[in-house]
Amino acid sequence: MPELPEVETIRRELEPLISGKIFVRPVLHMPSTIESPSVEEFSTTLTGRTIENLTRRGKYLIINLDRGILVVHLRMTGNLSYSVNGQPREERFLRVSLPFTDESALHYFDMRRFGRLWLVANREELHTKVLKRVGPDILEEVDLEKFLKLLGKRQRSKIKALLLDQGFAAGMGNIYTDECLHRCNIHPRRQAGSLSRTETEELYAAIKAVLADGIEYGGTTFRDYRNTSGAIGSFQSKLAVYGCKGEKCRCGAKIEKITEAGRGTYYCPNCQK
DNA sequence: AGCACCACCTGTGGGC
DNA sequence: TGCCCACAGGTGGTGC
Repeated sequence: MPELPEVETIRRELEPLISGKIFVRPVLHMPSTIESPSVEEFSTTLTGRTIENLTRRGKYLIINLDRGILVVHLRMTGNLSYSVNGQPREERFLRVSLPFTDESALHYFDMRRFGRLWLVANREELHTKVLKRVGPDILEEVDLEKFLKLLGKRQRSKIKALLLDQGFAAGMGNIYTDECLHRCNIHPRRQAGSLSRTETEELYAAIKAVLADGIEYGGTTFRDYRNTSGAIGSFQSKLAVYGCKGEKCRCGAKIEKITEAGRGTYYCPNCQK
């Protein structure tokens, strides 16, 4: 479900709502949502902690506490909902409830149960236990020079697979990758090493632009994505290729759907070379 | 290194 | 019209 723009939207909405709040003991409706530590240690350690601020790395939401760090990954269908009176908007798919001392609460819902929460002691553990294989944030930590350098190490990868690889750089998902490659007219099956300098610069610019647009529109709701208050994003109305099989591209050609990197991949066979 | 495939889950919509 | 199964904003593991 959520890619970088959706997680960033949630981060921006949530930060002013929950900064300064103090956790009371969590309610784990589905204990396996907690990846680590043990459910008992998670509950005990989180209780009494104060939220300082919220950051993000790729698709990971990082909730920094006065002692320790709470990390959330929503995977496909996870979503976070803040409730002033502490009541969840519904019981269905409710996996974890994180109540605060002021009676408000943060609720984690997840239909497909892929999402996970972690509680780590410090930055060191954040990187060794959670972000072990996660590359630099594509929006915040990769300038053009670094992008060129990273690409240089992965010349043989197909560009779609590479952009989806969170170890290469973190944040791009299936929707924004397709939109990005369409914007810069690059075929999803091109090998990274085949891109000219100009194409690489255009790709970099397209990544930045499509992610910025996604954030500006509050993310994309293709099926399930909801922001913190349960509202949908609006970037889906701006999608040029994703989910548009058979529809006309701006050039007039029909958008096609193929499988690449194991994912449904939409592109324009006329524009993208 | 890179890639294809499966597993993890539940719901649903496209196609027959 | 109804039913069914391929497929879904992700990732980790395996094996070639």
